[in-house]
Amino acid sequence: MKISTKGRYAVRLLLDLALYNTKDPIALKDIAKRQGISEKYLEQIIAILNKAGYVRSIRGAQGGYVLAKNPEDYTVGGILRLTEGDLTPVSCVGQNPSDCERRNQCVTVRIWEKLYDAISGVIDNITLADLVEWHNETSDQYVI
Amino acid sequence: MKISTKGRYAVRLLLDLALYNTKDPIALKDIAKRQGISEKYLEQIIAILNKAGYVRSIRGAQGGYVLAKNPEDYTVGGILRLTEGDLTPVSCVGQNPSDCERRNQCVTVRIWEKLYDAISGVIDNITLADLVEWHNETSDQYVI
DNA sequence: ATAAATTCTACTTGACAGATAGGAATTAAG
DNA sequence: CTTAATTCCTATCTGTCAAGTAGAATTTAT
Repeated sequence: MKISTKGRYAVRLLLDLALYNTKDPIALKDIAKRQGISEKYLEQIIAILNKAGYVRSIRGAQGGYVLAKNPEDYTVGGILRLTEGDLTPVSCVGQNPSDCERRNQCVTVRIWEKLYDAISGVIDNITLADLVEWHNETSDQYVI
Repeated sequence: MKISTKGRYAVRLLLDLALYNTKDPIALKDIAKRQGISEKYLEQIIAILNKAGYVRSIRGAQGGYVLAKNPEDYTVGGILRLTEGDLTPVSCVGQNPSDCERRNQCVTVRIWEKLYDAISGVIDNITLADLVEWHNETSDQYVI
């Protein structure tokens, strides 16, 4: 029942882009350094974000990445679903429920449905813009 | 971000006990058969519940298990925390947060705190008695 | 005594998280 | 036009853990 580093790093990566983005692309090396995350590992994560159109890449020297959309257009839920896969607590709920022959008889499904709704309710209602705002509130003295 | 079979089976096991309990102990073999779960695997799970005082065991022939408390005294959260370990989505939140040197600077913690609150809000407010009730509502025609 | 049950401990298997590694392709700058 | 900086691609590694299997010891009702 844990969010993996992949998803968490993806959120921090995009937040870093949102905070440090001017108009020039940002090299992954710099993000890795600021966030204290292996650059090689971040490569794989940002590849996912790139393919999904979450970031735009500029290749070659002085290249890097920029956000493809406005911060308020990224939900945490979207980022996590992309990197973690679906976020249902069990595989028999959600929009692609795996079929289980006990489905009809099984009362516990209701638990997982309520749980999934609660989870979605949180992560689908926090955007990168919120994170930026939270950051600005709390950290004159800190960088992320 | 999945609940493992251990936790899910524990819930079904206790629900089975709540539904089929009269005053006589129920053999694990019967639960395993009804639930379609390996008896050997259930052994290990019920051992946890037994040690925690969730069930009472009667050894020997005609032995088995009975619930130690009333169904309304078991929360799903309690069962899951016991079998799954803590249910925080990341290790840096909850009552035993692992210390992270980025803790003060890290805005994403707020996401995970909100998420954990939402998760707890659901699972700590569903009891075995609720599951029994849901079961009785929906299944004249079905067994669990 | 026997059979039915719980209890205990060890082992197996496969999958996956969390990286690391190396080189190919692209491009700005000198 | 060469160099250095960067993204892109694919393969490999390592440890951990979920999910179960296995076998034998212990307890107890009949």
